[in-house]
Amino acid sequence: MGTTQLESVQEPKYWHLKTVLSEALDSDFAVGEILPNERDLAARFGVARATLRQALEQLELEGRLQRRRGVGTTVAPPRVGVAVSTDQREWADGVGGEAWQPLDSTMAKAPAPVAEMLGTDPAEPVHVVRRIRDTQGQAVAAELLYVPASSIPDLSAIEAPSGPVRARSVLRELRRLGLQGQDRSVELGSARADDAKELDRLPGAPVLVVTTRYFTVDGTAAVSVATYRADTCRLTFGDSGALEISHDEQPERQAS
Amino acid sequence: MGTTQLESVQEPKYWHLKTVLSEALDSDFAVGEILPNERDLAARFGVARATLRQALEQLELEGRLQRRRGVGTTVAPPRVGVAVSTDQREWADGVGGEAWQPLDSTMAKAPAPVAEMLGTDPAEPVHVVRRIRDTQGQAVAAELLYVPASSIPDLSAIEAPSGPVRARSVLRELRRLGLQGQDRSVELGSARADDAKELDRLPGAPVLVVTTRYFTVDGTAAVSVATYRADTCRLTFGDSGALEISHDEQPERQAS
DNA sequence: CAGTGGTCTAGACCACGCT
DNA sequence: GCGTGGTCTAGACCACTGC
Repeated sequence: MGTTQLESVQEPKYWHLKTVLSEALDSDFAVGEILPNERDLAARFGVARATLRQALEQLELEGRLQRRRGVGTTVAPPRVGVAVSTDQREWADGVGGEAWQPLDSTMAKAPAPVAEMLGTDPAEPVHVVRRIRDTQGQAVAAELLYVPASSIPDLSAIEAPSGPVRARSVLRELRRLGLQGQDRSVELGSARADDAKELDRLPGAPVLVVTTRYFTVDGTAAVSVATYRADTCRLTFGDSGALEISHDEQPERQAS
Repeated sequence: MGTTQLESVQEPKYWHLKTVLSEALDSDFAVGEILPNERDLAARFGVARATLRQALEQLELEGRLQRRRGVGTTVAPPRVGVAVSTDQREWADGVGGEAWQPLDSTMAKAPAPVAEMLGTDPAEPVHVVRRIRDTQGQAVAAELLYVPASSIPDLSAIEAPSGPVRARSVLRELRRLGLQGQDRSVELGSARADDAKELDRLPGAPVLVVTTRYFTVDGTAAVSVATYRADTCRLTFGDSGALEISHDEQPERQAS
């Protein structure tokens, strides 16, 4: 024994720091409690502030900490589970405190990848509905919903030139289409400036981008791009419950 | 006129840099092409290397770049869509190149949160199956599957003391239970050292953590914690109806 | 071995929230 | 105005890859 090869791989300081801090958070701090400031913490651990910050950044990414310029660093509550609905009845008016809140609706050109999903000409304007999702008084997601004009044939149904009223009328027309299904993907992104503002984060903050395609029998009726705060959200999918018809034969295939 | 308030909000250098680089990637570089090294790039843009790195980190987070120590920085291909299966037949042997590959199975204590989901005593060992998921020759996910001993009553079915053979036998027994449904959540995390190694990333790399709970009529039969490379993966959920039409996908452009 | 990205330092100044 | 986190600099050394 003696000089067994312990610590053959020396882990980086910030990684070790993160571990130490993480354990301290578990044992010595309560949710919402504020930590000492970065300069003090760095001095206490005998590292440069940049190194300390690297550890804090990781902990914030994992949802353990919350940092705010001009205020300080606090211990974050556990991530909230946010349901990403599987059924298509999600366009109801968000009167309850837990739902989407329509902000505005305009006509604008969709970004190229969205236009492609919609199957529309990228140069042709579509309805763009902006919504915010609140959970427990906190904004957790910002969404842009793209709806081709062709999905809403009845122009007279659009009630206002702008604002929440117009947004609500677009959503109402959408609800009448009779959706056949949806298609969803989740990926990591960084918040655009406008989304960051709505989410009370700095531009570039990590977000989970949920892209949903809504189908009718005629094709794609709308595309939604929702950005969720990655630091505070855990997206939940309710696939459980009644699992189709399990007594009959299941389709033998595996989508790629 | 004259001094109109242009640039009232000066964006950070790294943010502007990121935008410039992003546009350059679109127009002047092909997928797989290697960029100049960080010191040269920093000099070219007249910034410190740390600042340049901040921009590169963001672009890597968004899946635009791929950096490898000792090698260089390359232009990343568009993110691969990885299907997170909705049906429960996902424990089939991964003979195809696109599936899970069982590595090993041991008995160990489950982490506290997992034990809670399983409804077992945290001190009681459970089966822990380790699997890797490959897509197009690249490891995209590493998984730990926790199975309470009570879910596998027939001990004689476990064929080997360790290794892939044992893992496969645990999975086989699991398949015979008749699942009733599942429950899934997705959140952002950072790769543990062991996962990072499997995924060919550095520890702390951003990952999408997919936690799945598998139900039988008796309760929770197993819990899976899968970590997907956030830089290269786009998780897809097939909630849609029938149409799985594969009009070949084009690169997704992300927020900037 | 040379060249790459990864880590670390010790400063400085800035933008923001409070009081 | 003061204290906070956010940005930025100009260095240094380390760990890894490939020749």
